[in-house]
Amino acid sequence: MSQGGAVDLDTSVAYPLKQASAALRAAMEDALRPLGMTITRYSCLELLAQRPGSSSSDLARGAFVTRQSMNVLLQALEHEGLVSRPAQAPVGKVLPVQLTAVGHEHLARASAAVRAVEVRMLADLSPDEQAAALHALRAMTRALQPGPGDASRVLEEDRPS
Amino acid sequence: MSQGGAVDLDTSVAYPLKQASAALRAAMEDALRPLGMTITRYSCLELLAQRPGSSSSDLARGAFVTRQSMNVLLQALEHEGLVSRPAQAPVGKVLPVQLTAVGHEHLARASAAVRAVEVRMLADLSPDEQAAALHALRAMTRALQPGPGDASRVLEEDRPS
DNA sequence: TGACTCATGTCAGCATCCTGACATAGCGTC
DNA sequence: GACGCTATGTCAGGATGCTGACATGAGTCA
Repeated sequence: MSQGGAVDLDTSVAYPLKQASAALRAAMEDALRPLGMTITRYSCLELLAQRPGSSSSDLARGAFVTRQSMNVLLQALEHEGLVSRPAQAPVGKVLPVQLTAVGHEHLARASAAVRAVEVRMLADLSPDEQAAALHALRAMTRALQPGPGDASRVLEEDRPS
Repeated sequence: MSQGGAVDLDTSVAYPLKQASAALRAAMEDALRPLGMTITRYSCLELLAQRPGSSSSDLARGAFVTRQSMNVLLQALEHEGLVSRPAQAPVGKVLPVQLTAVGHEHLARASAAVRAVEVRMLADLSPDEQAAALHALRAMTRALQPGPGDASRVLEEDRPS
């Protein structure tokens, strides 16, 4: 709030954050393209490997897309045999998604490519600097979560996961 | 179990980076919506205030969109009287874009809203931690650039010093 | 001078993702 | 058991951004 005209990009953190994110996105796209994979597809597979049996909505939240978009993606992945879903929901309407063997293979290749990108990204940072970056990113994400500032929607204080 | 070489989301920096970027994007959209403005529009105006007379392609690079998308946006902004472009290029094909008085007013309001978001984002970080985050983000962005010669820098921290 | 390369602005078509809306199933309360 | 609330899956429509391609003008070099 030094002046009313412009954000000082020298001291701003938001712009470098977007810069880094854009650079990471571009590098990941370049790394995944030869494998015939996109970032959203990879993210979905990676999340599925970490949490097998996730629902479409769970995967959507983890991949930062809407559940509609994730559902379209899952249909494609299912058609290609990378994931599998039961024809009927075992309980409620939730369709648990599973990674197939083929899906695991594709994920392994993609994951290696993505790891290489991350290694390159962190090449010039010491372990301490990486830890500091991790800490700062988590703090920023936490501070931006809607909740402890507006009473518009709450109901998340007493939610023991 | 079936996760031998998967990227660990807990120790990864890429995922928190995307998380923070997504949270920032959502917070900025929420802050700009009441002003009838989007992130891309704000970015364009902000860049224009920093570098008056930029070309459409320059603005596109700074806002992380293609020059086609930026041109569509500039046509809308010009139609609404926020920016102005000469009918003919003074030199070559480059049409230098200028911020109008109305554009400056809109930018001032949007900039204040965005600054509030950034303040909230950095609320839990000490100045040292903020500086460390800035350093890490710049190093990551630099390391991910395709060419190590950094030939094309777009509105970066290129202060003379 | 002439050819080559690069960047810019622009047009057309396509891909991706989102917003809005609806029906349904679990959960808790009364 | 009935009601309200939340979350999920799904369908339709629209907004936004991108890829591909073209012509033009500037700069470079033989």
